[in-house]
Amino acid sequence: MTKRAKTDRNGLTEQQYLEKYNPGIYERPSVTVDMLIFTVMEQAQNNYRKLSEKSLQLLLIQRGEHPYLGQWALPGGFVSVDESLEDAARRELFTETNIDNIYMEQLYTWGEVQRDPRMRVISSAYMALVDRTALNVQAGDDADAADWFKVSYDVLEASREDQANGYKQEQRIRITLTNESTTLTGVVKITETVQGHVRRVEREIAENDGFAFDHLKMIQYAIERLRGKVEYTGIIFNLLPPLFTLSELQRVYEIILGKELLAAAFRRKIAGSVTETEEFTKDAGHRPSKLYRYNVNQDLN
Amino acid sequence: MTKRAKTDRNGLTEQQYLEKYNPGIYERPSVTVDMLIFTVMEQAQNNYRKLSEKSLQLLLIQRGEHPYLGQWALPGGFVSVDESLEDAARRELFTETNIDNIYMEQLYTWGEVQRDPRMRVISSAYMALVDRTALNVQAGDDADAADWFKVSYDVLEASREDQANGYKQEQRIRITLTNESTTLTGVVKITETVQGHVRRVEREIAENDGFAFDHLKMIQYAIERLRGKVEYTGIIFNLLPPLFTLSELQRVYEIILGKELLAAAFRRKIAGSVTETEEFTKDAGHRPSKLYRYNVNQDLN
DNA sequence: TCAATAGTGTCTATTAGACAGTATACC
DNA sequence: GGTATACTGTCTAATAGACACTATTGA
Repeated sequence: MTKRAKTDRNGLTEQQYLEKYNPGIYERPSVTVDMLIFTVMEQAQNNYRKLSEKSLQLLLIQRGEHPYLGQWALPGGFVSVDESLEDAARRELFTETNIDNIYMEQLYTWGEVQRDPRMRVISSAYMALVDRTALNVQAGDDADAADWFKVSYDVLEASREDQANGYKQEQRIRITLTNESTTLTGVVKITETVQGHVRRVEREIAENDGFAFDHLKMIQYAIERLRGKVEYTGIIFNLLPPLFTLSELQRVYEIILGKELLAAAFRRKIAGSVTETEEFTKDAGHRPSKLYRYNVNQDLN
Repeated sequence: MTKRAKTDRNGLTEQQYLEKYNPGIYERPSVTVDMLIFTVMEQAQNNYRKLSEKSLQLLLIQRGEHPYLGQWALPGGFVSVDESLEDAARRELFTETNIDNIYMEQLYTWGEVQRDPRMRVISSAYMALVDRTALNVQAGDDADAADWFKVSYDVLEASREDQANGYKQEQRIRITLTNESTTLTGVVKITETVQGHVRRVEREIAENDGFAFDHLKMIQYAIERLRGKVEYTGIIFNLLPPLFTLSELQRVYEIILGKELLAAAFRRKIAGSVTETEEFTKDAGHRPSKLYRYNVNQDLN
């Protein structure tokens, strides 16, 4: 008698059980995926000598329907019963960017009851990182008004309150997204409560001007994660073209981490994860820079 | 006219739209939570001088019904439409441990189509860490046969295959869970594919003796995450009683990381995150050890 | 007294931070 | 030639690894 031929208390084998199985009529939540698609873009400079400035950009879609009509939301959609979460995320990603084979990872699943005023929706957020030079098709040419927004992330204040056997710490983070015509802004309040040795973190939207649903929270969370992972993985190379200069790489680190780095230390640190090529930049208005590629065979540290 | 009084293409305000909204009859997946509840237990030694050995333990439940009748699964259950994901996880956690206020974090959401032979089920896994001394009620006294299993985690082999423009790396990890009467074992194959700069990681169950569903994958993932987070957060203190010795703390690090640490360096490293007390261990059969508590006001690094 | 663990001191190797200094194309 | 960036050398401070050494209890 094999394992699968075991019978349950009703004398049914697994096969018999499954044939009779009725999934029931319990009310079920809808499940969606929301995509945080980041890229790095550069703005041309007026001074021919200066390097073009870079900025982190996020793709948003303006809602043409209720709820949150007119506000901006992350691209996303429902997960059908016969597709995996990841397939749904890839489908959405392809719909928006027209490219396949993009770096993507699951971020977090949001499951509050009142996230969506229409009905119960649980949403898995996925973060994708795209090399701008690979984006052949501009967002915004499908029915939705999709556009890239420049991301800015500022820690406003952090307060701390000691309590019996622990403390409570609040942090406010202002997130501002801008494109040519629109500025969206909001504040996420992050509360960290420590009681004994139990630590709990809560995120709350404290201010919101233009973001649909709880998407501002997702954006804040994604940037936080991106900042963290950039330090101990090679995730950042997904935002860069195959060949890049070390200065370029450093800039991208800087805009993600929100702080300046020293070139000498930076170069030492990433030396192991890049390989130099024989190529150089040209027409730079200053000393040319050697081009490197991601040394895929070696991780950071 | 306020933002919310905007009307859509049918001339409806948001309120009117929501009143008429019909969620439709699309087939929806079921959503569950699965709990990875870890603790650290000690086995008494026969030599009065020796310290008791510690081990990492995971709570499992033996299935009394199809599918996977007789096999062991993570505790978990369905998320109802009127409770948040986190509430569902806390409910399950309380059901199993009878304690509230336990450290818990969302790990990952598994969304393959065929995860459950009965129907489409999407499951969010949550990891909880419990201090064994706080566990007043033994698992196993409810209807289910729940029990703690000692966890062992071994990297079997890692192979690498270079490919055009990237590589493919395979790693096999054997996970063995044992309690007094049962040994469960299995192998998870982790495939990391790098193509250009797109990195993709897949987990697959290569061998499975006794684990229900895809829970072996979840267990492997949880341990991997636990190992990672132990290095840069204070998460480990959730596994320890309020007062502990530095040797104890070091042992817990060692069993989680699966390697030995040097005492001197270890003490220097964690010095900032613990505070010494005036208390000592007693009747140890050797030099007593000072007791410390988690210095909640200061993080690692 | 001695087994077993607790805890410290110090040398060395490695790495991060700071900053000055040199190198180089292109207008 | 001068500007803006590319890239390197080196001093210093901080940290991790290694390991020997001292300290302390209870049977």
